[in-house]
Amino acid sequence: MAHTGIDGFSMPSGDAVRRAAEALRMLGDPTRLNVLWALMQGETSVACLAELAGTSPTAVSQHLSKLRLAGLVTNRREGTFVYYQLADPHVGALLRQALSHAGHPVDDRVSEPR
Amino acid sequence: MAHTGIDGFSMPSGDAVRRAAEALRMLGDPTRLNVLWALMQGETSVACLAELAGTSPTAVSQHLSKLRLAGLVTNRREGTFVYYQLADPHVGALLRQALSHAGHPVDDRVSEPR
DNA sequence: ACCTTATCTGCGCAGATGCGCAGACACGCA
DNA sequence: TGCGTGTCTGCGCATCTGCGCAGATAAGGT
Repeated sequence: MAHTGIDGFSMPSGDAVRRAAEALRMLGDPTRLNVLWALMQGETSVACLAELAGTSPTAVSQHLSKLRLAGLVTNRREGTFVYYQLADPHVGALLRQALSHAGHPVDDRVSEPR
Repeated sequence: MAHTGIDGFSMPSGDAVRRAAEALRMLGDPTRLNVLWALMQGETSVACLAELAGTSPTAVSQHLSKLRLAGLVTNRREGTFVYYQLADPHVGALLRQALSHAGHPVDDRVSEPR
């Protein structure tokens, strides 16, 4: 039963899984998803992100804190403003894929192109 | 609300975001990540997935229930066994990207934690 | 019919999560 | 120095989440 790789298939290391899960869980929240998507246009301040995401600056700040801790975003201070940006273009790619997938809801019904 | 950019930038619809977040949250759990990864080798039964993921069949069944509800997997009954498979190859692509990203440690050893 | 195997489902609990609130902190300006 | 603005953080609460447990359900073999 326990097949480990006779066919070349193998489970990833527990640590890689844990890190990937953490990153994905960070993306698994509507507010954070909005924030990250907004960050794809470039560096943005907290208040601006809050407006774009349609929520409070406090909530955004807390989310950004988690995202920074998870290594998904970096920040840069300029005066009283703090500008955030995506730490890794891969994150942007994941966002695009996920939202594209959401845009193509899986048809449970067969629809033939005609 | 949403700013529709002059530069072509625009926030995605709240519904698309919610669906994408739901899908990503489904991927944001180590057990489910293991299960889904195991499913990339093809159709697999619940007990087998449990062994591959290193957890109990009950836990796996509950996770598969959620995944099926989220439309990420489909199931097929054969005798007393129930075989699951990925409902969408896009899911596999996301998994690969996420785990590859986890493989690359973003050597971003943080600004200052205070 | 009975038993075995494989899977599903309701229940309860410990832990995590999101967010509003209020206050603290950082920075620029007069 | 004091004030205003922008951001961060501790606290509390309502809610969600994953999992173990026990019982239910489905299908096949004797």
